[in-house]
Amino acid sequence: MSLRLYNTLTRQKEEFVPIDASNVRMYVCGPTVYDFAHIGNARPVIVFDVLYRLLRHIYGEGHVKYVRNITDVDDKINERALRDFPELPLNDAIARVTAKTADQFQADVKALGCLEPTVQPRATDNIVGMIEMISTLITKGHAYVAAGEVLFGVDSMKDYGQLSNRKLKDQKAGARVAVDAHKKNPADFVLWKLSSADEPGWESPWGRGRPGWHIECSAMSKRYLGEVFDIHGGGLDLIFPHHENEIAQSRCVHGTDVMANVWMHNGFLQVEGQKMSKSLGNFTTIADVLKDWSGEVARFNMLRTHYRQPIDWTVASLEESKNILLDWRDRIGDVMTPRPDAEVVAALSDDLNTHGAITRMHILAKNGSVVALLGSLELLGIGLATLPREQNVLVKKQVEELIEARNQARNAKDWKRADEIREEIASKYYVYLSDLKDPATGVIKTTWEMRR
RNA sequence: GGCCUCGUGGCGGAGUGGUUACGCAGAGGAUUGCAAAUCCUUGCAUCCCAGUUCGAUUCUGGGCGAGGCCUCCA
Repeated sequence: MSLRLYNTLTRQKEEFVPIDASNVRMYVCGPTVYDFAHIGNARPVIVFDVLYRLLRHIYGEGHVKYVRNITDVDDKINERALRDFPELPLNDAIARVTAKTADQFQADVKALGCLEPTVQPRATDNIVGMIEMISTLITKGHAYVAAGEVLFGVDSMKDYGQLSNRKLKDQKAGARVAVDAHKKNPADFVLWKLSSADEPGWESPWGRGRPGWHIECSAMSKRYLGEVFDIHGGGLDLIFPHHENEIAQSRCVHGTDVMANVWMHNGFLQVEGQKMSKSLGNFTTIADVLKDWSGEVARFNMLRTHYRQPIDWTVASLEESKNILLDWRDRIGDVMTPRPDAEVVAALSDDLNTHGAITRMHILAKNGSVVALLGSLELLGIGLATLPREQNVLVKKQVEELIEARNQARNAKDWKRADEIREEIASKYYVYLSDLKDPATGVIKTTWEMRR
């Protein structure tokens, strides 16, 4: 069976052929840790986690290397540090911001059912590698020093723009590129910039400074995955300029034709039909979502839409996702040896068609193929463990006492009293009841479940 | 201005050159003290115009429309 992936570089689905099937290598751009991750940030994390799981399924668990970086040097981090911890020295304040944000991120994505990547390098641990790369770029004539910055000269690369299919002269037509007198070409971008005494900085041949955004990923992917690797992923918005510039840096340093063979980009997310923004007040963090919904529901909800499509994140769809999972859980019961369904694997192998996989899983559920259904859920990284099931002992005892009281009232045909108790249970414990008649004996049994 | 996606039922959302999945919601029924849940049945769609074809929702071209990127951004 073959794996086919849509490659942004060629704008088409292609058969995936790893460079080394015993060491499949993937790099995904991770968070810049200046603020809590929002639900849009969760999308690539979940999508590429599914791909990671699929690759492990196909090539073997020990034969896939997944690197997701943490960007912990950035001017936005500095701003946030000054705002939140004005009393601390800047470096300490920065450490606070990045530690707090990175910890929250790890907790968030774990709750969303994501496996830990093989390596999660931090930019600040890789400054030396970046400086080496920048030196090489200068030596090879791809970069120059001007006005306290080291800049990559895009004119030094004949096919700059291959990923975004962008011609440099087209962009000038938009007249939106800031004109900086010190740049040879307005599209030239920063590799290194000098820091003032109160900004974070590292010693370098060009003075004490800090790296530009793009060079981090070039340095970290080289260190852990080599000069050319299999898959590079991230959000759609990273195609330009971030990935374009990563490609320029890495290829020019290494003298290679490509940086990664396959470039994959997930689509954006909207909230209730609107673009997510702080001004609209619909800026939803992962932690906000996890307050109201289990990680499984959130993850499943994300995977119901194909990763390249825009997704509309709504309460209605979360509700639907929850209902589907609860239904499946009830059908599954206890299965000891789950195995993924072959058609589900086939759907995922077609450019990560998670929606097709879920469609197939509906059929499995209907047919009672619980072994395949549970196995498929596991392949998608969706456990059913934290969905509401048994409640704590005290609540359980109280609810069951009330149910007993209600059933006594019902036996006495005191419907008013019975309905009052049902109301009480619903409002107090947030529980709904089902009266089910046993078809064999005709005895009515009352079951209950938490509502969420 | 340039680049890139996408237009399928009330909603979400697949696939296919030849009766248009699936889910939710809706309708009807079974069941129920009434509900809920469950089960069964069921109605509803391929943006427009050309072209290719015996036949297009699917392929090609044009149009109209929506969204994204071109500046930090998943």
